[in-house]
Amino acid sequence: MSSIKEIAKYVGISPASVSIYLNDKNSTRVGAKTKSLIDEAVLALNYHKNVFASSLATQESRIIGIIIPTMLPLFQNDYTNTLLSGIQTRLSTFGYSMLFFPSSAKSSIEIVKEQLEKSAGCDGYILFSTGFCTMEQIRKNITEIQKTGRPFVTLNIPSVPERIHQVLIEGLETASGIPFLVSKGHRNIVLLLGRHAGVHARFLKNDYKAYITTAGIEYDENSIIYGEYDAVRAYSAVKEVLNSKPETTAICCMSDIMAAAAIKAVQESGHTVPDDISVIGRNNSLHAMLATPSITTIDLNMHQAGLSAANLLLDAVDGNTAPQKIIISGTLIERDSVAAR
Amino acid sequence: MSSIKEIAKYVGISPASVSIYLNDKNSTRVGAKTKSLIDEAVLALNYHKNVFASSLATQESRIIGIIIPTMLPLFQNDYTNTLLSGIQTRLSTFGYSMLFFPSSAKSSIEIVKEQLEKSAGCDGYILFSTGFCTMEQIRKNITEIQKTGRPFVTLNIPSVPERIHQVLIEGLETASGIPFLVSKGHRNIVLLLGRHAGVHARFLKNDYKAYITTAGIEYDENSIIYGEYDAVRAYSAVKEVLNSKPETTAICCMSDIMAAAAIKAVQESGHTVPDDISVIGRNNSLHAMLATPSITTIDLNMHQAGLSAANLLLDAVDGNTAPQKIIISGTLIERDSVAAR
DNA sequence: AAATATTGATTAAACGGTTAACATATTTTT
DNA sequence: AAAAATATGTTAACCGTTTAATCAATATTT
Repeated sequence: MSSIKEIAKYVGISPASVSIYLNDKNSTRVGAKTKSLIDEAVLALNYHKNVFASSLATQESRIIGIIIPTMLPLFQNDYTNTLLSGIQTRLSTFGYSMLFFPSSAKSSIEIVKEQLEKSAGCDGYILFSTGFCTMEQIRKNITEIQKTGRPFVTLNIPSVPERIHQVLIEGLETASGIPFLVSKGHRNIVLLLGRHAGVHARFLKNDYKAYITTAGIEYDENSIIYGEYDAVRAYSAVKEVLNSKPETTAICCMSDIMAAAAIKAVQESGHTVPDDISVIGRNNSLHAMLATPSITTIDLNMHQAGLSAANLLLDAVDGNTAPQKIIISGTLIERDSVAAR
Repeated sequence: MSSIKEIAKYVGISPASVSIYLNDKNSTRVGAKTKSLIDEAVLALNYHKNVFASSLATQESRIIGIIIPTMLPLFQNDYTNTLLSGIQTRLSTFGYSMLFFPSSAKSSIEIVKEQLEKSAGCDGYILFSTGFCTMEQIRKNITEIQKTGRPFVTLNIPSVPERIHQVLIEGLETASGIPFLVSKGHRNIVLLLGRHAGVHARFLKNDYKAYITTAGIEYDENSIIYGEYDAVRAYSAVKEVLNSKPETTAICCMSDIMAAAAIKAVQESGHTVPDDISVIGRNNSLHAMLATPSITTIDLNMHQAGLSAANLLLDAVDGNTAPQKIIISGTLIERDSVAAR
């Protein structure tokens, strides 16, 4: 791999001139003849700029670090992928690269620390939440990332106290399928959550309770079941609850995948969706569209959230320091998996 | 952000000692007392190593560049995500980061060029194929990447002539659902392809033709339809073919998403799957498992392919230069969407 | 013809971290 | 007690690129 020095030697000029030309092809500080000689040399010597050296010199890398404090494999989760897709779309149009870090750690804070260890030099960060963390862990993560002194945006981390750039997906803390099902006349509604622990789970449980009780329905702890955002586990959880609570008329699922699994479970228990049991999903993923019957779901607008996060960060990188909080709200997509009672 | 120099000044020693200790906590070249002083300073000054400076000095970045020559948004495609997940899993356990580059270009070669422009300094690359490219474009891409002089692995790029590291997903060039359907007694089989153009499409069409004719079935060009790997388009393509070729008894789909869409189309045309029409998918994604009926599909083992690609590259980065070709083969997953005739 | 601009280059010092080579003090060995 | 080994540091060059500060030659203005 050739360097600027070699180009300079090849052409017979100083490295400075090469750098100047390469960074601004219209520069008046390099003569026309020299310019074409440099072009020639670049081709002849296969020159590619070393971004790291360049970043070091300019103190700007045009690289954004993506911090996802999870030990699960990446790119396997519908939510995360949609978010990432939005982020990438926006970053890409502004010429920014995305860097994903490795981590061998087992706890959320450790992961963030490890990832930041390898990251100083990025122009900014996007910090993902993961359903696993406790509020305290999240707060520690944020302090950790603040220490870098670089701009960052938290994505989908509820009730961050500090005044920082953040994008919130309103629907994530909200079991908004519940009031919809209530409005359709349902009174025996099972809530199919993802994780047991973590901030999101707590929010959702509270939310469910509030909705249920204001509707004058008795709250039953056993109406909350868990599917770990996994099709197989959701399937068996639903099968179980169908036995233990046969009065159930609706299932409110925290992901479309779990909703699709729920439908399978309902059907294979000899009932039909939506006539016997209604099912509502979340995320408006392809799964919701393709299921039979197609699934009524809540579009969290995660792609938009990703775009907004990238926008916010890019602003912050440009020096706009006033902390902003962007709230993305969900929209109900009515399809065929919910019937009125 | 503090530097090694500041740490050194804080402790009252030379930057070299700090660097030596930070890179090897057990180094005998730094005294125990000094070690703890450095630790203290690191915390006090919020030191984070600048990877770029470090990469520059060591000529090793522990960053792998991921080159995906597509203008579509990333992280939206089942295949690509599974592959990426495999790659990330392996790279992460060996402490490597993944870098995704932006691109504004419109052609595959331009994209690769642009991305490499921003990438020199990576320890290696993984070059994805995308169904869009022609063989010539692919070859140009490879020359382009070879010019960097860094190790690289091509992923899922069929018949690469050069002797380079490569991982091939056998099933991708093969319409292996066809012989299976034939063996089940089907003779009027529609092939639902993704893209019209590109290498893969050509391979698949040939493959289909070969299977069909050796089975003694007359080849009909109209039996090949296109769904662009998109649920909506696949749905309408299937609806159409059900009209134009009512004798159809089976549909061989090149993705599970298209298979799920096909099932919808079949059902909404008043037929049942698999009794009237059999459907086979590809990729063994969640869609195949969750559809009703669940979809018989071909698992391409893409995750394994990702792992292998990462392995290969890591070997190459370590100086193992003998080019290897790894072939990942598919496995049939029988479920409920195919019936015998 | 002197003063002023313009053009096309160069020099040298960063950026932050690494590392081979060298230096000094302290222990251990003989 | 001298020689050898060990422990603990330091110096200084280098990685590849950028950029403020200069400089020299040529062109333009007055």
